[in-house]
Amino acid sequence: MQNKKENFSEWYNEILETAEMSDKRYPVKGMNVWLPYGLKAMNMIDLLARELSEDHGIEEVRFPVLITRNQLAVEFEHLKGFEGELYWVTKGGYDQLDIDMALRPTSESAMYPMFSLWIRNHADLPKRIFQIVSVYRYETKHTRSFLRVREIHFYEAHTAHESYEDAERQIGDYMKIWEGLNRTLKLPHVINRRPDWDKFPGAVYTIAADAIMPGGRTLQVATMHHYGENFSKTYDIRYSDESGESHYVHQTTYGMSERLLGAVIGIHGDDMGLILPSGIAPVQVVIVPIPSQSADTASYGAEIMRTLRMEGIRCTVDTRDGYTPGWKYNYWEMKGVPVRIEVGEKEVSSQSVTLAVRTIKGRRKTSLKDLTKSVREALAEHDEKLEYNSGRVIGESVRHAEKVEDMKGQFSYFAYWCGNRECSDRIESETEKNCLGVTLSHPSKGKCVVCGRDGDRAMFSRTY
RNA sequence: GGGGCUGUGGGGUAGCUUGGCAUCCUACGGGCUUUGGGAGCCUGAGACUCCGGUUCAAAUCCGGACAGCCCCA
Repeated sequence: MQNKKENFSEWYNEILETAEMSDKRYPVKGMNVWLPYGLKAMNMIDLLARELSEDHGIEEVRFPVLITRNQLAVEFEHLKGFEGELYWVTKGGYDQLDIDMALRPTSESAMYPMFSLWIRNHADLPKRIFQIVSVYRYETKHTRSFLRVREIHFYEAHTAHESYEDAERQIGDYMKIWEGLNRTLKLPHVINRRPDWDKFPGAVYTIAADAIMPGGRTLQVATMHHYGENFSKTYDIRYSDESGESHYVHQTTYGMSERLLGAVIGIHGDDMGLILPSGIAPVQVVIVPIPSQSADTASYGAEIMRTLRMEGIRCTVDTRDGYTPGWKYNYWEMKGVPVRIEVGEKEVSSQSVTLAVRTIKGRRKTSLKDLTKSVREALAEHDEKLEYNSGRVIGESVRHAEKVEDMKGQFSYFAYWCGNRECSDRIESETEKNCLGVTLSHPSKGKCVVCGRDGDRAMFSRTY
């Protein structure tokens, strides 16, 4: 396996292949095949997103992939932001279509004409929906599995509210959803408010979660947008209030993608392979029976699997012939399984198991009667270790810069910034770091590192 | 957006300069023997990205397409 520190890019590509997450040999640029193991992990993330969304009153829907040219409202600034990235469907069979249709690059223009039909009065608000679908963007930059793709596995929530303030409270709910999700994913990250010139096309403002990747770069893994009335005016989404007066709704969106999985892989993995948080691991516990003449270790292992499955633990027993136990240890370590249980004749005769945690050196023995408790503890320790590592990343990879010259290393940087573009442009050109905006998760005030005027703590980094 | 590099069995590669039988490792199928940290022996199958050009002859030289990687903005 490639060395993660020395060559992250090659390590990342190799791990996707060896852990059987994704097959990048599909002959269309930027579109890879989801393999069973990778898809299972992604499905676990989606499941969390679904549960958290429903908990916050956002309901799942599914819109068609095609959008007519009319729906696109091409003169609108939002569309200008995507114009160059659209895939177009222009023929049906042998016939030229009367109206060209685009593959959705995101679903505002698909959903909002329907919002306009659905929303009539204040009792219809707030309207909160989400969907998990593929969206298509003809990305011109170099593509990279899970991190920059042309077919994006996309979670998008869309809401409509009576007032700007109601919509702003929705952004607060999104933040709770993000925090809930990250309690499982354990991604080191910073929340930033994007500069005006870098916000989502059509948004009043954009807030993003930027994950800290190895090498000090950042990866945008979640975005929340306040649209104000910008879209409702374009798509004529109005409601009548209690006095019968008509108003445009205020809208928000929240987006995430398989970048979450890319971040989990890139951040938690090591030179032995993948490391998955227990909450999204397709297999949380693997049992490796060690063949023996004197004991039926396979049956013993199968019995343990049944016990753990009864407890709701995702568990499998590896009874494959022709592979040595050592080979299986390596195989499942590569796949990032949090806990391994070894059972040989010694364990059978003493009614115990030997247990190893992916993120902790060494092994431990536990008696069969404490099995469930010990496994739960081991999973918790595994997650705690990831949490601990995550906290360390913020400390080690994000530096505080007193002046522009301090920002030229292989890190991400916090620096005070007055909010003016001339100042961030100068930082960008001198340090090759992008301005991610004022940080909301680590707020602080100070003098701009460029001009000395009053400013806020902002984040600068190279981005994926 | 600009520049560079690469494409050989499933994966990793040698061969390309100087055109002439395509190398090795790994994975895979069958058999025997093994199994407490990537076992061993025997055996089998499997490749020059695609299209066009040059040539008696192209993995090799030339052009294009597609795909992948790296650097810069």
